Amino acid sequence: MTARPAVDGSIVELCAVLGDETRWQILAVLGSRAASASELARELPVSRQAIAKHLELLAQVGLAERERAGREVRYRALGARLTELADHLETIGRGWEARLSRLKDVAEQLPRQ
Amino acid sequence: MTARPAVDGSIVELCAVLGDETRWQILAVLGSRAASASELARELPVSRQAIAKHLELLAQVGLAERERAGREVRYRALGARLTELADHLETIGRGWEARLSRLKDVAEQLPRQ
DNA sequence: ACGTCGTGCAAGCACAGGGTTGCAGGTCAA
DNA sequence: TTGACCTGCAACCCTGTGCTTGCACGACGT
Repeated sequence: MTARPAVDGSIVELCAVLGDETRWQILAVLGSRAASASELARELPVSRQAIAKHLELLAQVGLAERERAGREVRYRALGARLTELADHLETIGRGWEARLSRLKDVAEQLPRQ
Repeated sequence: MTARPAVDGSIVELCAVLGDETRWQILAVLGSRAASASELARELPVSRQAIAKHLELLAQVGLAERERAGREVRYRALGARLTELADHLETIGRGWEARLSRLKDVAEQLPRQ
């Protein structure tokens, strides 16, 4: 709270989580079907433990959902947080562009003199 | 190219760049006005060189625009890449949700028996 | 009861990257 | 010309983290 939150911290956190290739590979699978860590470890070139950590992270930020199924733990991708993030980014991006076009308008008036 | 691009690599790259608090602080400023590295260094709690690296990164991925003004170099935030990214994320997120609701539909039919 | 399979915890390694300091070169105004 | 200011390059530190291996525990099927 000492630094004014220029941007909602969760946006930064979400982007950071999404800034990893391996996690996208995992999400790509979880987007089409639920899978466990062991399962994913068989089709991806990383160890099960590495994947388990990624899954925990994804679940923490709400990009994936954990679900016990007997002795195994399956995960599935959740789109809500992603579309939510998309909304925020779109708003911010449009804000920047709006300022830009306003600047252009001003610039076109100055050379009048 | 050895790994099939489950997701456009530039998305991962963009998210990674957006996954840093300091860069968002910089973008927050550049979104409202153009500024140089030295200028930003005065209002942010990091050195000019650190900021310069961030600015170079931001320009590389198209989130900021470099512009010489005499002896100084100003940067301004660009919204295009951000809204572009937002579109992709939204599409992906909706895809996941669509699969989810399809699963639910199926699940509601099974208990019929 | 047994072997198999999936999970969880822990220690540890190695690299990327965010940050710093220091110095040299250029540009502007007085 | 001189001094102030901005930029660029380079070396360096250090924390975070992505990944690994190893082991113990628990659940399942035969």
